[in-house]
Amino acid sequence: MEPSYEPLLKQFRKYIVVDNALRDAIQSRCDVRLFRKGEIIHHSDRVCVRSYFIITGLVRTYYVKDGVEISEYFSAEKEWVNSPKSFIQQTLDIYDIDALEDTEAYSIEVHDLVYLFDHFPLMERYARLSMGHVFGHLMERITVQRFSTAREKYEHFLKVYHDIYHRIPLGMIASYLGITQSTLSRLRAEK
Amino acid sequence: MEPSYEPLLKQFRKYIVVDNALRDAIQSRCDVRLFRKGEIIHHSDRVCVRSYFIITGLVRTYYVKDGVEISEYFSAEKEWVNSPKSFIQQTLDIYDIDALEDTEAYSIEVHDLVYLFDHFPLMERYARLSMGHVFGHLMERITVQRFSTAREKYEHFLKVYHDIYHRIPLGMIASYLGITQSTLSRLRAEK
DNA sequence: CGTTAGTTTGAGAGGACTCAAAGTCTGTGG
DNA sequence: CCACAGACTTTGAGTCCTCTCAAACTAACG
Repeated sequence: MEPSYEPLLKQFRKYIVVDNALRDAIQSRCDVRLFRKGEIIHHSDRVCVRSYFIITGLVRTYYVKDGVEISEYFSAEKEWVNSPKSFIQQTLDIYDIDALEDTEAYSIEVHDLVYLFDHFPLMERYARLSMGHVFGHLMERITVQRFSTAREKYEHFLKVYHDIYHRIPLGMIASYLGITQSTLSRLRAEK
Repeated sequence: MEPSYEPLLKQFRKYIVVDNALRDAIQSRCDVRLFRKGEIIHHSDRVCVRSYFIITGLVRTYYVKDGVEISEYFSAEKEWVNSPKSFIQQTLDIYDIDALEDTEAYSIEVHDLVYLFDHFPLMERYARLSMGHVFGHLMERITVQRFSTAREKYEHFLKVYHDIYHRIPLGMIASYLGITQSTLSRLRAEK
């Protein structure tokens, strides 16, 4: 049976008008994939050739430093995931991506995306505008990292990941925030 | 006399092919502006309607928090400057921009840029690709802020701003890094 | 050459770290 | 359905980096 592409089209419609031709082009180039909790979605030893748009589930982008996993960020429903630099520049990068929960996602290959960019200028616009959005988040995160105490960083995390923070293990949150597990645990304990 | 638009066109050509029509469109919509050292280029009480591409000079984007100026980043030759969120979303944002040196820059209005986006799909591509580039820098900065000591942050700054660090006052570097002036001064003193 | 902006230096306080060990949860196999 | 291994979280004690508050010093500009 045909999967519904509504969640994905809705995402595009946040920024651009999707006509029938574009809709068909998108639908014919995406498919749906399932990942089990704990499954690796992308491994850093490969160039990232797929981008995923999450329908349901929770995913984590991380890298390994001195044998320790460092969480870079988390992605849930209605968000794109890939290894950004690897996907955009088609080079290797340090990031791995795994599923923190069973996850269902649309999947599109980079060469299909390029096709869409080449034939539908609006897709360039979509990419530009949605990137602008992410931009704001990154700048805000930089500010928080620069000037906040561990507690404030944690509180900011709770706000940004309001809908999903309770689904993420403490240790991963700690490395995301750049503080130790001990500190985060103590933070939660007091008050 | 006609100013030369070569530095600007060269920037576009890093990512896209600029044909004559596009070149003419760009040239007819840009003009050159001069700012004196200390001059305010953009003030946060206005929506940012211009983007500048620096030919020569040095500029700083900052905001005021509790009466203190916090440097967000610095921009020099061959870089775009604007108040990003304000410019993209045409809303107010917290950032001011001033000139740390006499600065010469091309200037383009947002509505002219929109015209270019509407009539030259390649311009969308340029914007998308060059934003992707900035992306990498932001992610790297987040990592440095999360896991580095004051010294490492400073050393990273020296690398990123290799060509211009010596033109920026210590206090501004400190707030850019999220450390105190005292700490940065001591850092420089020892070794 | 005075005034202001910018930088250096000192002493003391505190937040977050490290290293370590104990305690709790989760899920898989018997 | 229970038991146990491995993963995850909590807690303790001691240390150190960076901050705060303050004052002295230096450089830049009109």
